[in-house]
Amino acid sequence: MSRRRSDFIRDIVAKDVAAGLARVVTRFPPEPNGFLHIGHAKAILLDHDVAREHGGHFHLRFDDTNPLAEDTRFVEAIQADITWLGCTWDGPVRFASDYFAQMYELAERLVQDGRAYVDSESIDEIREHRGTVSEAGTASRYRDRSVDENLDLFRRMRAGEFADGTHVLRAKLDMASPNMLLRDPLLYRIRHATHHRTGDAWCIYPMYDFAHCIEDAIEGVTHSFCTLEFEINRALYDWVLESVWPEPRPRQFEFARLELDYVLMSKRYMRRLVEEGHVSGWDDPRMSTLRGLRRRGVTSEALRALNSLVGISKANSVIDLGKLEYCVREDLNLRSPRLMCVLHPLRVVLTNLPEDHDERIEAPLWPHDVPHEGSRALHLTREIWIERDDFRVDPPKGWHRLTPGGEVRLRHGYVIRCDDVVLDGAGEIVELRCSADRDTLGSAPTDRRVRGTIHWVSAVHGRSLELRLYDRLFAVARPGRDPEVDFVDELNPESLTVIPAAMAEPELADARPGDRFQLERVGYFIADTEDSRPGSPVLNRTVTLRDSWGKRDAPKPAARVRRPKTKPAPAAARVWEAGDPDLADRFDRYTGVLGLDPQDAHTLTRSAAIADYFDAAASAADTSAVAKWVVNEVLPAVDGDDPSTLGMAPTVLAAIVTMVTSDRISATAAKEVFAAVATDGADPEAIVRQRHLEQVSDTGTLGPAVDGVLAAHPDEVARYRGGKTGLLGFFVGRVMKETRGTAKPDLVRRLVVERLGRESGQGTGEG
RNA sequence: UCCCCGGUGGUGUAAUGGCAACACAGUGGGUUUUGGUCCCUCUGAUCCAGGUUCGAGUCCUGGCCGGGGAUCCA
Repeated sequence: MSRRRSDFIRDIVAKDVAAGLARVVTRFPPEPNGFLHIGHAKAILLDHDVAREHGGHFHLRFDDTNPLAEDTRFVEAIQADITWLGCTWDGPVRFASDYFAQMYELAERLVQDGRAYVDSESIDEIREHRGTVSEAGTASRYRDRSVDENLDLFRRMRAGEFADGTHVLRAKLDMASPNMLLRDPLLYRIRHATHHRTGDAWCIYPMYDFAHCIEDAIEGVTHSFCTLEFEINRALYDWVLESVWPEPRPRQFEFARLELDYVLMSKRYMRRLVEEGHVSGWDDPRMSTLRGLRRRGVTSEALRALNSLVGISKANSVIDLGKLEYCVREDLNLRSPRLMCVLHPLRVVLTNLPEDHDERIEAPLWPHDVPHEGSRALHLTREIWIERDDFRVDPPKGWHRLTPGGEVRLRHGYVIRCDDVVLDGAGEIVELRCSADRDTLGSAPTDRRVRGTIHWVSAVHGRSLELRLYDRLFAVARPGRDPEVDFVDELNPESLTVIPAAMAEPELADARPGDRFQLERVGYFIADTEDSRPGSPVLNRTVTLRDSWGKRDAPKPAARVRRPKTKPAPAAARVWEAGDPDLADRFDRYTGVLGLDPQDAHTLTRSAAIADYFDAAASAADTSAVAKWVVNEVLPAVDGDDPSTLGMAPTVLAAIVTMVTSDRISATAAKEVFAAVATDGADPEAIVRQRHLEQVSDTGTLGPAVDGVLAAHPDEVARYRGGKTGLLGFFVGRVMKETRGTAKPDLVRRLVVERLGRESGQGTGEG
């Protein structure tokens, strides 16, 4: 298995485990309404592997809360695909529908707590009242129903007294929330539909945001991973659980979904491809479904390798298809025996061999660098097939293959020379008449260099079979992006080329469905599992070989375009304004009387609480220093623009700032003091004394410290002397660490430079 | 227009205030009876502007760009 580097998800889990989390539990929660695709593989592998890495549990749970969309046939298919990926789930296959009763109980509790109500507005009214992204919504006229009325209505909803669409259960949150999901989201809707598992037991079904977090909680899931588009759902996830579930509760984390160029991943698009017959089905080898990929010959190991290659992050990104191909080739190289097959046969007559020549050549199935044993017999006859593309009358520069009068090596056979080219009446080449050099079997001619080696098949023993050459399904890198263009028009017309009668070694005709091969110089193939018949397999091309000859004319993607630096923002023209007149006055005073940087003044007048805090601290210390401290240190540590949440009086901050401005402690040490005061509420003066944070600025003390660091890092010193002056920061950093921030940094820097005898470009104050 | 999340070579991911790293792609070379594999070389990046700091990709402020957000879907 590929070694796995860490990522932000794994860092979080590791931290939780280190903090005492007993067992990691993850889950993969597909809705059974379609087939899994390569994007799902990323999620499955993440969920599964993270659990395994910590000896935890991984659950497979079908999120079947919408009876209209779901179907049992997908339940089977999804399990098979996950198993194929090499993942196993702990415990039974689970279903959200198994928890319907429990969810209903919790919903009633929400009603009883006054946190949910039955809304009887129409769909259109509800939509209307939700507002827009920039305007608040308005309350439903049913929002203030009594608990009793809500409970009664909700129970009758469940009992089946109402028709679809007449009532819904909604959370009572905030119709003005900027997060539209929080504008009284729907929790339950009425659906008189038969569910694939619960049948007609229910006629109300929970919505995703209510159901999903409860499913996780019921199962004891600790980390609930999902893709970025659910980021805004997290607020609701947390709200529901905080309302109905005791701690510990599962937490949701989001990561960027897998996207590949030239690939379309959404169910909607894929469904159309299938339904309109652009592909042969959900398992068409060009589809990005797991079944399609598998039929194409892609291994689950390659998919694993790809996922470990691209990692997990929150930046939405598009992986180039080349990375998938790389992973596929890397894996297939080690598991594919080599055979020969001619796609476009051209007859070659070896004129110096007798009519009945049939020479048996034992040829290895594996190249020298793949650690497998095995061979098969090749039959060299007077007439053979070679690839039409391997002969050129007018070869381009650098051509290694056959030409009139030229020589080439037959793979595992002789060097042959082309003596004659036979044309038909239309001027088409129909045959090559060549002579074999009988001294070149297993050895290279000494008097000349033969560069090329080509594949071939005996015209007597060769067997004809069908090859399907697959290429990317789409012709454009980002299909489906342009709303003006139908993605069907972006399909690659050459995504499938059928070779009905390629000429292959006899061994290939015996291939069984699922067998893999490398057809030398052509690509990796797999015998199709659907259309192969005994004795006449159909071979799917999984991927071509890397081809440094064929791509020589291909457009080079790396043409460097220096991105023009974006124009500097017109900083001076900026107008800082505060809506509140009092804050506007303060802004004027800060920039005017106090002479503060307008940027800082703007930050300080973000709220009255901040400004008050600043005013109080500034009256007891250097004004502009306090301003910087409030902006850069206090605010980031504070909740909701209110410094009182910090628990540090303004006068205390002023005391710390004064220690710095009076050179008593360094800025580095001051940050430590600040942090200590913020967490413990301790007295700054006491901390400085206890921890001996007074600034050290005499050479007598610092000199030995610097020497010690240099002595401890001889390699770095050597590299520094060798010109790696960027290491200056490294040395200074070490000294600062060792003196726990008490050293006077500019003095340390000067001492290091003195000792090492070279001035650093970065260290002299311009860096 | 409002809210949330992102922004490091062509691509993807690292660097947890102190040496901008790894892989893919690209380049040049070596080995080679697959123009495969393998080995070596080189090219190439912190969105912009200010600020904090001895030191910023990393922290702060603002901007720019990208993604997501109004289904009785998940």
